[in-house]
Amino acid sequence: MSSHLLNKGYDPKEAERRWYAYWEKEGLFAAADVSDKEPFSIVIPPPNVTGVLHMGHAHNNTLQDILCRYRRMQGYNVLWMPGTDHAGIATQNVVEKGLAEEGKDRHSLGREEFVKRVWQWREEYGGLIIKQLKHLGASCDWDRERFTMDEGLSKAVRTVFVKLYEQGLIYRGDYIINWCPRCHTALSDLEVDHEDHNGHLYYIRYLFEKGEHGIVVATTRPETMLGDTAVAINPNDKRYGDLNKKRVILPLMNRVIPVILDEYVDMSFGTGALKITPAHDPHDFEIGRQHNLASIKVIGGDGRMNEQAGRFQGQDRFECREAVLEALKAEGLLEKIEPYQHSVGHCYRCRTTIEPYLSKQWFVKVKPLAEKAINAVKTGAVRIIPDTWTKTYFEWMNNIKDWCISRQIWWGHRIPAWTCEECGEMIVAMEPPKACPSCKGKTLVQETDVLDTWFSSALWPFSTMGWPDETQALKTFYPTSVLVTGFDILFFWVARMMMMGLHFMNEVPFKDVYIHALVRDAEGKKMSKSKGNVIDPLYVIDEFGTDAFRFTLAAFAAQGRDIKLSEDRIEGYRHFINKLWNAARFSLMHLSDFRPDETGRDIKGLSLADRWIMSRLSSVAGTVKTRLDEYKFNEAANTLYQFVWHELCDWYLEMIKPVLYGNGALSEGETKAGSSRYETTRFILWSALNKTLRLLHPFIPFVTEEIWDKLPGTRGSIMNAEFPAVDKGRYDVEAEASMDLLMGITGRIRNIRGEMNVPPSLQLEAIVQSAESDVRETLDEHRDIIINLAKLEALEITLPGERPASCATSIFGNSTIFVSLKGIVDFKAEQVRLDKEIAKISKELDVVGRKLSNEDFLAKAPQEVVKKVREKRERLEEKRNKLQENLVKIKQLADDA
RNA sequence: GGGCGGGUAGCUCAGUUGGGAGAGCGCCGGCCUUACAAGCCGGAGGUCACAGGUUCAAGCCCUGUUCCGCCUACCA
Repeated sequence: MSSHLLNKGYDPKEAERRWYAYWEKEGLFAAADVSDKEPFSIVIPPPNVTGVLHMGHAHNNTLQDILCRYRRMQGYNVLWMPGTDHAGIATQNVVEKGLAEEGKDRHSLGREEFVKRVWQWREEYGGLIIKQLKHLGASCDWDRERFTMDEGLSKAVRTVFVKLYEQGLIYRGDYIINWCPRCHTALSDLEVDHEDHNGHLYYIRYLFEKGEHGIVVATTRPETMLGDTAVAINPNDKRYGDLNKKRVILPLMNRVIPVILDEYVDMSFGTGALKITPAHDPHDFEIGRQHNLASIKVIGGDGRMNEQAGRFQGQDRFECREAVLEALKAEGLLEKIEPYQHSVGHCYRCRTTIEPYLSKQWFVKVKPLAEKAINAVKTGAVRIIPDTWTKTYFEWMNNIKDWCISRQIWWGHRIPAWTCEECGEMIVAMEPPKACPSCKGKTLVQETDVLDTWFSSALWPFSTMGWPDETQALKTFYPTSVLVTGFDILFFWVARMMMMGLHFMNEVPFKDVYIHALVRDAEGKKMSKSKGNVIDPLYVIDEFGTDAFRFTLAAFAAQGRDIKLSEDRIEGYRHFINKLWNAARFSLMHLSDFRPDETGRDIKGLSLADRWIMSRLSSVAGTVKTRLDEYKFNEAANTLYQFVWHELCDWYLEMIKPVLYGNGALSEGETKAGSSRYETTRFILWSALNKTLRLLHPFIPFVTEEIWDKLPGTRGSIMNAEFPAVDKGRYDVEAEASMDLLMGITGRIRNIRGEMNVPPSLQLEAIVQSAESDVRETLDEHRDIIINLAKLEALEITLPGERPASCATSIFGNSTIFVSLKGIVDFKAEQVRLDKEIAKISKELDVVGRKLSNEDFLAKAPQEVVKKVREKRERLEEKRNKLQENLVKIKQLADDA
């Protein structure tokens, strides 16, 4: 077997390994900092360094890879910047878990040693997801791979922090933040997942300091009462009379606390009296501030009651809730308990219930930054696609709150702030200060907190390109062309990159944001380990091949609709890869000794099939380009699927078989080899396959490269080949119209065969009658095609005339088709078939008739439309009449028989 | 509470400015036709969630209803 021939089956595994290694070795993914070519750049949404490839990554990166390969083939200087994210809490959790197995914890190791361990872990396992992305075919410029904890990126982080601090956009202070008692750190508002919880509303009586009764408050969290410093009433609430200056005794603690008046209190909720715990509730904190109340923390950072909780000290907060309720009951102060549904915050990393917690943290003042980011979208400097997300974006940005950026963990960018032990001065600087600028003191203690991981990823589009240095990469590739990401990190990441990019680069970080949907399981449920419904991309790749997988993801990537994935669906697209492979295998059988450069110079006399496939290809190339430019990956993929399977394979390859096999279609006395017809056909076949491969490459890189490699006349990787542009010169309206006719007539004959159960081995005679001379001419000229594809013995083309005997009938356009069923005709079956057909037409005629008898329609609809409908009625009527005639004849024949 | 998306064939979904309801899979029937049975040929199957409205004309535009999903929110 020649090296040009393909094996019977395609072996994805072997080919994928081989070609990926080749691409890497040849440096085909490399971007040029300096180039004449137009730049196209994407920064990868950096996966967590702890991550393993899941469906979300696979989908996200497939789309990016399609864009990158597409642009590369269009001649752009493409940079796809890869890297990973240090994922502070997640990574720390992973390493801590490892330590726990050794019976150690990070505190026994100490900070420095612990961080060292994390780096070790990263060296060992951190590259995993990068390897997995390579299995996916990702064409990232791996030489530029970045990590958010790299020296360069760390410098960018420090620079940004210092500048924002100096600009007054970073501040430090005591506020209520979201605290995860398990991770032992503050979290931003975004990092809290709210879930509805079936809890209770507890009514507790606080007795007056003097006198009876007291006030009943309602709360969902009785344990926080231990830290209450007031009870608040709405000043307009007449029920409570004059409470001014009254005080109540806090039960269990026997602390006397004031009753205060505040309009915040909702009179209609509960009893209209609100207990105030400034240290454990954000609103209470606000009210406490306005009324100068003390804040008493009763829950510690570990989620246990502290020394302020009196006899409850040491209890877990939920344990304490029960204990408090018991104690209240014992004192007769628990008035009632009502079931109550409310939402409870959970840590997005470990699901632990969040504790609103008063502590000293660092914040970014985001309002001023957000304004610019809002504007960028308003002015169109950044396009969000699909547009429906724009509204969500504005909604969030307009209501944005300050961003808590400090985390009480060890793995991350340590905040570059130092406190002078001697005078208390705070120093924020790029490098550790030698001495206190205020008192010259030498004892400077660095802030122990690290920054939110998203703080560093917010800088990703420019930090990865070398900022704060003015690098050539930044000059060439910033702003990036497009960001491809899921909506789940629109706020976490996209919005913050916009703010930081605009603030520090004075330019948007990307021109387009393409927001893709989520990959779900076959039932539409979110894939999650706990549900056990995850499909592992690596398993899929192993089972079906990367190309089948990628094509599936692309084909289902309709904008704004989640992808429901199942193995069945991927298997379906594996069939497509197989189809392409076999079409190529067939083609190469006939092209092994073909020299396109020699033949290409003087091809002439294209056949109808040739003209048609080239016309279709040009049209397909146009559609694919348009759809990709609009990020309509599914439409691009489906266009190609349809073309390859149903045009290239079903019709074109079938039509040229006689030429390739030398079974006729040649002039009298001509032999196959060397005939111009044969060579021209081979050239067009070669050309069609060549173009098709290039159109498909961005979607299915491996199999296209493998076939490309075997295709004569190709040099080098298909990655460097040109993406086919629309070739207007190839548009051939006439050829397409002729083919529509031929395909239609063939279809009608096949339909008769199928309906009448005529086996393919039985060749039939057919007659087509048409009153139109150009139709007859076309059919006459290309009768071979119909004979071949409808498996006929002979085809006669005539003017309308006598109806031949013993025939089944069908209509296409103005043509009547008679298929001779001499000896096998089943009159009954034919009657049924015709009845069915006529019924269908009658139904359509009803609709059309109603329209045309409507005077308003005739008067008000555009003339064009009216004309169209009239023509349609004529066509349908003609068709029905003809079929009816035939039905009558068939009935006669049936009666005679 | 607010916002968004969706309801089209048995399943998963397309349907661009309103003007002839589509695909893939599945199903039924016929074929081992020399690229492919992971295939070829043919076929059946839909009151476009429901109710109104605008229009000569609505899957598409408007209003309401309903069901599903998601995001978001401080009523203790």
